Amino acid sequence: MKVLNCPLFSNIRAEEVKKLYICLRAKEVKFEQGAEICAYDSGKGVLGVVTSGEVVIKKIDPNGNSTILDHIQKNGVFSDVFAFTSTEVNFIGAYASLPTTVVFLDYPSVFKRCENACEYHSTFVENFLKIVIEKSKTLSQRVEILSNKTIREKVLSYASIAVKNSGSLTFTLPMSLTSFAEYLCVDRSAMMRELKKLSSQGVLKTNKRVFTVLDKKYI
Amino acid sequence: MKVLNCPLFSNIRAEEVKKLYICLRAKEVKFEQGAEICAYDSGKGVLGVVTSGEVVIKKIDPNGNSTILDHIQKNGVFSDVFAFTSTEVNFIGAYASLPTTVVFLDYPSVFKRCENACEYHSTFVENFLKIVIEKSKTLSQRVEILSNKTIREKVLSYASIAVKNSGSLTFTLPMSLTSFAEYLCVDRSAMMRELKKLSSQGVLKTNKRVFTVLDKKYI
DNA sequence: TACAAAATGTTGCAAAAACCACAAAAGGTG
DNA sequence: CACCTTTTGTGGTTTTTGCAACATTTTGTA
Repeated sequence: MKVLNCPLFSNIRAEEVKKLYICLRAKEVKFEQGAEICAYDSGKGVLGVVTSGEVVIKKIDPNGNSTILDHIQKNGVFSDVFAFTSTEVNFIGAYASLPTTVVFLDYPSVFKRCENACEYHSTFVENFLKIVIEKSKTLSQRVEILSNKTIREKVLSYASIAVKNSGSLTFTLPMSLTSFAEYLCVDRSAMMRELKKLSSQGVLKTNKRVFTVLDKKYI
Repeated sequence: MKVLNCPLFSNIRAEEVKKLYICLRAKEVKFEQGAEICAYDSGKGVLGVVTSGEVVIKKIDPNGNSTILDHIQKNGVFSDVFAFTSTEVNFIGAYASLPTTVVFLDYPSVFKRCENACEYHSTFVENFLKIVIEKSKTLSQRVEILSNKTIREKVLSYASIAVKNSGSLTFTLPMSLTSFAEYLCVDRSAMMRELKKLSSQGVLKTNKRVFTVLDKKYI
């Protein structure tokens, strides 16, 4: 099993990571593209690290429509412990969107202290905390955006955050417009219509994925 | 300053909590009802523990409309580190909804290790991790609910989770219908109309805050 | 380069939701 | 109890949205 070079193990030397692997009962599993990695409903809690490939978290409703809730890149961490749970209606699961390797860690062991690796274990918990804080910020940002009632407000709310982060009135979407509509939880064509309207009103010009806010007062 | 009896300090004895207070530069501040406690936009990060009273996290838009994003009860923790940030458009801040006492902790110190209290510091970080995980789950649950496009689906999605948690097809809203509409980010009157429709269709009966799902197959 | 697949762009139409205005009921308080 | 405030309940009207269907462009890849 390859020693991980991911934020979860930052500031821990390779030898100590190996000890932690034992402590956390690490198991490496390979998945084909499209394969289901796990359901998000286990009582125990899944904790996975993507060591190659890519993982998407998908919600599947009773009609078979699927929505992508999250993308996890290489060295990213996914877990039903801190995000999303299947319900009676909607199934949520992790899928390999590419040929993917995942290292599974035993979640309960995170909070147990074994005798041999305690020092690094503390660092591990700190790293984990930082990651969950980051996930939490991302989620709360999305709640803020989704809390707007109209597509227009959702787009402008997103733009407001993007402008703040980029420091410029122009920014590029980190995803396709199709995915963007999915992120905003709105119909793509309705969003396109609204983008055109915003453009004609001189509020926000868009060219494919490049967005330019024309006046800060609008956002 | 009263020794805290809150999840952030669980499994830590009173004497050690006092040491941690020093380590984390704890400062106790009292607020009158309605007072602004802090803005959610500081670069450093606010970390507050409610030791008496109640705190609400409010978003205030340019028109002056305010939305309550979160309620923090006694012994609860609030922080802009893991949830919500003000943007150019919307101001977000913490307010005392009752006469309230808050103990502020220095966020950067959470990740620093001082020589005298390290043992308890680890426990503190673990406790903090558990709290952030809990907050994260709450947020992701809300994203799941808000990701539905119609009011009907939002209500049923909420009901699905509530039924799962309560273990019964009947549950009582922990808030007013007015607040519930705000939580779902929909117009209250439109929601009332939809609740009536759900009732007439024999899907979900509601009487004030008491909801009864008539058949599990609907949720 | 040629082909297939994905993404972008556009429109009509029906459905849904927001907005508005108001009435009745419930709850809290002096 | 009387008063005020909040919550609940209702319906009309306008706006917004989702849906479906399609053309065009871009992208990836064999």
